[in-house]
Amino acid sequence: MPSLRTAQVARLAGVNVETLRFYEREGILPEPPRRASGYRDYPPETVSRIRFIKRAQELGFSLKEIKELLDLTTAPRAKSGRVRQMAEAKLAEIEHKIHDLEAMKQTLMDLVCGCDGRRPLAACPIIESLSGCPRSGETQTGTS
Amino acid sequence: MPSLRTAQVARLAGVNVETLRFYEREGILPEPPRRASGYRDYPPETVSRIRFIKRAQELGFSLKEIKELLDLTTAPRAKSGRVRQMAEAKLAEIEHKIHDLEAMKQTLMDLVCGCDGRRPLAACPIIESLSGCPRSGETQTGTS
DNA sequence: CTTGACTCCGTACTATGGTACTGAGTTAAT
DNA sequence: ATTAACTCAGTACCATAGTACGGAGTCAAG
Repeated sequence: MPSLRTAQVARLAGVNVETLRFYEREGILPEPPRRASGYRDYPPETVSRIRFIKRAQELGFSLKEIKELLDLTTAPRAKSGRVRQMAEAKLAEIEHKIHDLEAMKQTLMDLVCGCDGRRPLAACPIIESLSGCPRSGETQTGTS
Repeated sequence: MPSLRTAQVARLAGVNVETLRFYEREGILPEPPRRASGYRDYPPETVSRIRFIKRAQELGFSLKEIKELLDLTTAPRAKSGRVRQMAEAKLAEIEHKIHDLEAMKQTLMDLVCGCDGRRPLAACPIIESLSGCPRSGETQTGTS
């Protein structure tokens, strides 16, 4: 039964040793059993759990969300409904981000097109656009 | 000469009073003159400077980048070349983000399509995909 | 003159995802 | 037995963009 020590798990999973302790503190990795000396004795599945975390991060899930996903997988009689729900919510979030970025991109493209990079700054359309008066009253954020 | 006090500037610019002090500490707002009492006496242009900051943030510039933009506008004999360069770099960055998000979106869409939300978790393709070995049947849409 | 609103400064705290450091104890090999 | 490498816990720190708080001083109106 090849239980692993911290550095082994870290190396196999491709993360820093400190990251393991961080995940444990955050409750995303369960506390492993200890030897008499206090050293952690990780079960080998820990490595795949960390890889799960890393793959989910690549899909844009936060550690908090990944924790929920992982907690679901150990819940008795769990159905995949919640998982699908989270994936759909994340999908909507990603689409929203893409939308925002597209808007930024379009604005920046327009600005770059109008700027030849040769004029003095006073005539730079980018600076001008950033400096100009806002389209219409976007002044208030609530008076507390 | 209508010099403004902190709360007035904050209200006109739509930001928190603390934010003004934060910007000043960060060097993105110049230190205003003070009254004998120590109170800040903001010139009215401060308001448009903050609105510049807010608009640039909406375009995805960080405070550090905005500081550079603002420093450029006060540099003597400045040409708009650097501004254009920064806008182009930001554009490339935004395009890269969009690309990454599109990949995430595609992967998540594939996963969601395969999950009916009715099965037990053990049969959920989303969990399965996250748990599986990286190289086998993974829904791989381009870059990571 | 008193009251309430405003302002000052320094510091601590929020969230996110880790990284780095210290000083002590443990393990494994020679 | 010595020594190098590893591990422990706790804490501080990185960047980002602010927000909150406490105690003291100031300003304007009544």
